[in-house]
Amino acid sequence: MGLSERQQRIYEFITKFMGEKGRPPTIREIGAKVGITSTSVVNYNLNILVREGLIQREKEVSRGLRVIGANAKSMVGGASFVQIPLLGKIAAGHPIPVPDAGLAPLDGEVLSLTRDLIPDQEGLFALEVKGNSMIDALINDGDIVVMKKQETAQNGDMVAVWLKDEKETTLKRLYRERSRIRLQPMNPTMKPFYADPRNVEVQGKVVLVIRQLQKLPA
Amino acid sequence: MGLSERQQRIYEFITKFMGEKGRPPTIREIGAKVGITSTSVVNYNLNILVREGLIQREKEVSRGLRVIGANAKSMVGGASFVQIPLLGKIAAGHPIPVPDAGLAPLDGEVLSLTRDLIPDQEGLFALEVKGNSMIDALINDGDIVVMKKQETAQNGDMVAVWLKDEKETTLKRLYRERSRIRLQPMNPTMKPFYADPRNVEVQGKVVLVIRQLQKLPA
DNA sequence: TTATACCACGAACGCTTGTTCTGTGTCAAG
DNA sequence: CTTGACACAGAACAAGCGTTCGTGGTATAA
Repeated sequence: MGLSERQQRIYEFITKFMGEKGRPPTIREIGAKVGITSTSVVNYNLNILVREGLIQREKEVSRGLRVIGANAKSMVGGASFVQIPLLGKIAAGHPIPVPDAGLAPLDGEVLSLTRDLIPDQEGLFALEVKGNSMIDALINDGDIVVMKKQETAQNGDMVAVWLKDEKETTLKRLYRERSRIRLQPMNPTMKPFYADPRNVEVQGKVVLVIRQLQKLPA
Repeated sequence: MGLSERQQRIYEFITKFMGEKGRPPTIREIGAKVGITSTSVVNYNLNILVREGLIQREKEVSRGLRVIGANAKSMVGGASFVQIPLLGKIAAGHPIPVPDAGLAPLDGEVLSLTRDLIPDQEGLFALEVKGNSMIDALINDGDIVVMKKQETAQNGDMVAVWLKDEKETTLKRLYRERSRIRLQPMNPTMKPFYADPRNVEVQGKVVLVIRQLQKLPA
């Protein structure tokens, strides 16, 4: 990568500014930080970063920069995020809350996650785990599970199923066998559970699990 | 909350726009979307949202909006994010890679996470888990662990320790007892491991665990 | 010595974007 | 009927911001 030191500093400033301020910097803000007094020089260097595939620009739009850095974990662009409603809790003894149509961000808590973690898609919602019943899914009390609303599952999907007879929610990988359903714990040292298909109600598919071990400021 | 329908639509548009474009909308972009032809009316409604504590504004700054919505999981503001270097892998048979001073985002892969998940702080880095050896920490092969670089631990901290005699990395809660160290698995059904303090090298503290069950676009 | 590429810079301009001013309409309360 | 609050609207202006132009310096290769 043939970047000058100045270009590297510009790139680092952009990503840091974005993270702190929630908006991209202007050409003049970049210049002020890296000691370039001419907007033309900043413009020239930004065009180099575009050529190198590190940023994108939109013409004649204020703050029309966007980081797409080749070293980002994905190419989706870390500055974007999705908002996922946090609907409540998931616990063994209850069916999970599933979202109604057309939830707006004002109707309750929302979790913002970068698109590095999860792309935007329909039907996402989040639940907080209550109790130790998901341990066999390697999921702990207090973890957050992000799910996609769907009532069918492909073999191998990690799903939340409601077992009607047992009156219990469980998170396991689901496989259809000849006349029964195998619910396979994520923990490879544990044995599967077999259920009659009529007893199994798929409520959503798990797409992301998050465990925070640090208390956030209230 | 006394918002009109129009104000709610403005607020939803701002958060959605931010998530998609990676920058806040302008007053004219908001007006175009919610059908307000006058910048003065958009301005008036934005001031209501400020009064209600849903957004912040900076004067005479382009795109100087910021969502701080009372329904966000935290008040930090979901539009901001931190960038954490993804240094490599963590596996049982090797000490973990720890960051050198002053890593720049250009020097390798970076994970962007919203500050809803983790506040910005010094010494953060991420590792990808290799193998099933962290199962007792309820951590699976392929999970991402975000750690904070520190060589000391308080009782109860979830830490990565290198056991010198065993030549093994493990993730457990650490407690100092009279003459030994107790390493307690996160899985409450498992027994602790006791170690001589001289055998234990704390390499970092786990602050966040992420499990992606969905493949991201390459 | 000349040509080319890269890097740098100030200035000016055009457009984008936010703020302010003046005016109008509706509704509820007194 | 009057007053005040709220919501709306167009226009103008001020400030912010990106683009372009003309110019200059350095290094390298021919």
